[in-house]
Amino acid sequence: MLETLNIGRESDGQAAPRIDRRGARRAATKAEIIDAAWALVREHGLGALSLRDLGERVGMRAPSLYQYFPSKHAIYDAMFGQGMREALAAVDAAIDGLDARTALRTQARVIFEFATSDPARAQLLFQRTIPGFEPSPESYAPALELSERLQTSLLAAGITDPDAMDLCTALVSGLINQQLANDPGGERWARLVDRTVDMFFASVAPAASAPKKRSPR
Amino acid sequence: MLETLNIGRESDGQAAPRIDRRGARRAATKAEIIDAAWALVREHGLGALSLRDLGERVGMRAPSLYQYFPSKHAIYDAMFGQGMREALAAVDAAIDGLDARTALRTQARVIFEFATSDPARAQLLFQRTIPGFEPSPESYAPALELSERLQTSLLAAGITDPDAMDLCTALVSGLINQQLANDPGGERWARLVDRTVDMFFASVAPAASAPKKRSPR
DNA sequence: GTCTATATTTGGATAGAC
DNA sequence: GTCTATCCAAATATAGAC
Repeated sequence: MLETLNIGRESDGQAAPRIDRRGARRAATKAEIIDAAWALVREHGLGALSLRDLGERVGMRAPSLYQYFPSKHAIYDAMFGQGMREALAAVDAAIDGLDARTALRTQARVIFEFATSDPARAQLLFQRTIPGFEPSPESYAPALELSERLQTSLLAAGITDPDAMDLCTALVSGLINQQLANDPGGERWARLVDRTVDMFFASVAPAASAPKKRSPR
Repeated sequence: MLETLNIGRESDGQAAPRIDRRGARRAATKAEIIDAAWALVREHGLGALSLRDLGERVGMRAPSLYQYFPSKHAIYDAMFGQGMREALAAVDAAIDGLDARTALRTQARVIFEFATSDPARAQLLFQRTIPGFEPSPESYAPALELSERLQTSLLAAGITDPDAMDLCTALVSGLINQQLANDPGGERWARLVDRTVDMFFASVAPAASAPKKRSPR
């Protein structure tokens, strides 16, 4: 499972290496380091990650980590990229084959669940809380793809309002925020996701939002 | 202006002192320190506040600050309390005399403007980003009062849905978040505040939300 | 490839002189 | 009430041995 993660991407921007065991081993170690980093930030908070602790967790000293990542920010960046790819994968897996409107609702649910199930991850991916850090273009790419999924679903649902997308992200982001800030691990805002989506549909595409009504045209 | 801030509150929980110039002077210095702290966090970020910088800003050495605040967290706490009191004051000043529905809309606008106009302050007041810090009950009190204002306005508007308040805070919080995270200083989500409030009214109290309609009962 | 040792910086906080 | 001096701790990062 480890070696499936980054095969072929192990180059840090250089030319792709041949298929050598050396590179595979190295990639596996990097993945192990990132996994340990996730465990630590879940345990002690995102900002509390230290190279000492991280090294200890993977059975090496802090300086040895520099063989795998050139800086602490590079570790955050790898975590960011992995997290965003996971979010994208979760959305893609969930909306496959659904009609446009159901796909939108599902995206809201999936992103909400994804974000609230791991506060530290949500903090890294969706807030700007680490002083000098901003994701590299490569790590940010899946975030852009995520936006595209939303835009695509909106269009497929016949929603052409240019503000619909901003409105939609604000709604989901607000539910996530309140849940994390005021009721972490609870259900207080989770219960309101579907209702909020209904509200969104009613506002942005009122014609098709009331299934009981008989005024299709 | 400085000495109007905290007169009578200078006791750190002890019995109230007589009206002495000593206490007034001390309170003024504390206020000056807090003002300088705000300037620093606006400049370098909330987490980048250091006692060295702060001391330099007010013309004293870092250790001297301990004559006024027992710890760095106590400084954050004073900032938190001041910020929340300001938010409450801004809301109270804005909704005075308004009808319930207009008061709700105004609260959303005012809080949005208050939060987005100072990102560092918003981070302190509305996110949990500083590792060990959480506000003292005294500093948190105005935040509770702010919630009461919202609840009062909702009831006055005839909105008895128990989820309305959570929904409302999520909406405003989402708009604020997206504005701060993706378009700081811009208007992209600011433009959507009124529309979002309309959407909220339509969802939570549909009867009175469409002024054109003629079905008051 | 991992280690020890260390450089460097930075920060919060305390002790005691003045 | 402010200062100097210092402590203590922690963190990132580098150099060079093995």
